[in-house]
Amino acid sequence: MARWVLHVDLDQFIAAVEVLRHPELRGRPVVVGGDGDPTKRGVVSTASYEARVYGVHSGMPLRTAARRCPDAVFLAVDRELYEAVSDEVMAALRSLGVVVEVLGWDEAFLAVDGGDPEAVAQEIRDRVRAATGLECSVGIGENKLQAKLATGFGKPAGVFRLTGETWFEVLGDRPPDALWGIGAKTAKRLKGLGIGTVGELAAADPEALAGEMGPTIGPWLVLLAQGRDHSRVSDAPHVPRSCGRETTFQHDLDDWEDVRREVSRLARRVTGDVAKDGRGVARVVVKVRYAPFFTQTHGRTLDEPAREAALIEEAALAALDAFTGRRPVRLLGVRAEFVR
DNA sequence: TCTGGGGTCCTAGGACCC
DNA sequence: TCTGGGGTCCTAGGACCC
Repeated sequence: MARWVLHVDLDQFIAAVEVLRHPELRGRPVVVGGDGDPTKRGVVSTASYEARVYGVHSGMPLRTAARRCPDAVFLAVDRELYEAVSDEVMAALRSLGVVVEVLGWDEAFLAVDGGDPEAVAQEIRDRVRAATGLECSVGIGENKLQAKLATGFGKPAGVFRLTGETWFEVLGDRPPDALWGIGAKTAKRLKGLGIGTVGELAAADPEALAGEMGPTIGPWLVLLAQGRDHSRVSDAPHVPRSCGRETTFQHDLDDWEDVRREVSRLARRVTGDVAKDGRGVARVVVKVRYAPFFTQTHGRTLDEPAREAALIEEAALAALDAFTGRRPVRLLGVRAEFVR
C-alpha cells in the first residue's frame, strides 16, 4: 500500500467553472442550480464563496437563496460543461503517473509514495491550475478517510495533513457528523445513546453499537471515529449498478392519467441510457413523491433481463399500479437496475 | 419557506424452503 | 393448545454522498 493518500477537491467547482466562462462574474455572488430561475422549484448545486457569505449553500431551495442574496447571479446547471472540465482535471491528476480514483465531478483520491506529500500536493495544485485555471484543495492522510477529512481543513486553496497521530487532536471533540458517512439522522441517534463526539464514538463498544445500529454499520461507525480505513485507492473503472431519471414538476400532477404518461416518458428516457450501457435490466423501480414530500417506491422484477423499450415501459407501468394513493404528485422517478 | 437529480449501500420483515 | 430453526431471496425504506 502506498505510504500516503491524497484527496483532491476542487474549490466551489461548479460556480468556478461558470466564472471561467463568464469572467465578468468574478468577485460577485454566483448561485448555480436548477434552470437558473430562482422563482421555480429547485435547489442550489453550488454557491460561490461571495454568495456563501449571505448564508447560501448547496441543497438550499433556490427561492430561499434568492431571498438571502437578492443580488446574486443565478445560473442554470450545465452538466455537459462540468463533465468536460472534470475530464481535464482528472487528466491533469493522472499526468502525475499515480493511481487516481475519481469520486464524482470534482474529487479524487491519489495513492502517493515518497517522503514529501506536501510537495506532491503543491504540484497537484499547480498542474490543475495550469490545465484548467481552477483552484483546488488537497488533504493528506495515511488512508482515504483521513485524507478526505483533511481536505476540509485545507479549504480554500490549501493543503492539510491529518494522520493517526493528529486525528483526535483535530476531530476528537467534534460531533460525529463531522465524519464522512455520518449524517444528521445518525448523529441524533448516537446522541440518544450518550455519544456526542468523535472521541466518544471511537471509545464505544462495537458489539453494543451493532445491537443498536445494525451488524455492519454499528462496528463500522467505531472504526470511522478512530480514523481507521483499510480500503484501497483503486483506478478500476466504475461499473454502474443502476441508472435512473426523475423529475420534480413545477406544479403537482393531480390527474393520474398525466402520472401514467410521465412514467412512460421517464421509462423511455431510461431505456435510452440503458441502450448506451449495453447490459440487460433485471428490475425497474418507480418512485413517487406526493405533494406533502412523502416518498414511496415500488418495483417490478423482469421475467428475464431485457433492454427493449416496450418491456421496460411495461414494467414501470406495472410498478406504478402498486401505488394506490391518488394524491397530488410532485416527483416521479424511474430507475433500472442492471443484472449483477 | 421548501425541500433537485444522480447514485450507493444497508436493514428489516416476509416468503419460501428444507 | 400448540404450532422448530436456520438459510436465502426479495422488497421497500432509510441514510448518506456528490
